[in-house]
Amino acid sequence: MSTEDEPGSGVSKRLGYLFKHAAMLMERLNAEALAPLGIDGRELGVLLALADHEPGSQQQVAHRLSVDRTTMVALFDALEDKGLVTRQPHAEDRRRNVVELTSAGEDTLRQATQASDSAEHALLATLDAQDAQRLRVSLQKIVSVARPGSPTSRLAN
Amino acid sequence: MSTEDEPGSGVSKRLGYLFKHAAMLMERLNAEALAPLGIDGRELGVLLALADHEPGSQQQVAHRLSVDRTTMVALFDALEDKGLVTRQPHAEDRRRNVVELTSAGEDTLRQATQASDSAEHALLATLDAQDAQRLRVSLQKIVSVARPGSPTSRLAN
DNA sequence: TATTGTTATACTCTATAACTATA
DNA sequence: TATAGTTATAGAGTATAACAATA
Repeated sequence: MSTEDEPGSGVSKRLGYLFKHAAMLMERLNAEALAPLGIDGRELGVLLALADHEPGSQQQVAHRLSVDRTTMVALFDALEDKGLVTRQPHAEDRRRNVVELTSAGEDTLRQATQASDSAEHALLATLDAQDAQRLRVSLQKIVSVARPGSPTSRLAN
Repeated sequence: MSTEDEPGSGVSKRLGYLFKHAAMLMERLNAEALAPLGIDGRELGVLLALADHEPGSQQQVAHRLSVDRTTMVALFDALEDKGLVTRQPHAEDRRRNVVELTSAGEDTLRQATQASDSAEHALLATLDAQDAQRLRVSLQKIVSVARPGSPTSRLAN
């Protein structure tokens, strides 16, 4: 019942195929690792984006994640319902919401980061430490090149 | 207007983020490279899956690509409309369709493979040849580990 | 008039269930 | 009874347009 091995020039050697499937596998491992904490990989991304910067508006966070602002709303709704973030009107510009991690959010973030680290380690289990590090560096080069100024627009995190 | 650089432990260092964005970038480059040929990266994957094996049923191809058989139908519909593949009832089991590349399909496949090779080269432009090769090998290890027997199920190619 | 957050809507992609024709 | 292909339908996920409040 297993997928047959592909010969020399098969689909499974295409970068599109490889990146997509690697992303799928990582998503699944993250989901499993984070499920006990009540969040998914996408929400961990939001928590990280909040923790890495000074408190900002929803749009700032959305931009960091290359997520549409309308998509951000539901994401924050869920995190707010879980008590992991707070939304407060900005003092000087009351159109904006200042989004911050709650202490519960910070706590969840710590645990979630550890859980996700384990998931990443599991995904790279077949690589030695050096190759794993090389993979990370190469991926960062590939992804960061396209970022400056370019509206990656769809999907994200 | 560019996305700010993330500090040390940011979202942009997470494998989930990196794989997803790398897949998105590859998809976009493939789409641009293949557009003149009238197909997309997904359809190139189908053509490759057909070329790599003896003529088989739709389900066999679907399985190779980890695509649902109901999803496969529309995919083949499109390729058949473009004259790139043919569907013929199997001689011995008339429930099955034998799917094959037409000569136009083979021709398109050749051109599309070249175009996609260029797109892949562009994506890896920031890496030297050795790192590019290491990346490919590592990705294949990661993805192939999960394949045998495991129903990767959703998404695919 | 422009912008932030929000809502409503539509569109894409995929999976689930049900139907047909074969076996 | 089971299977290959098909169709219809529903469910995520996302983007587009429109609206309210504020600047």
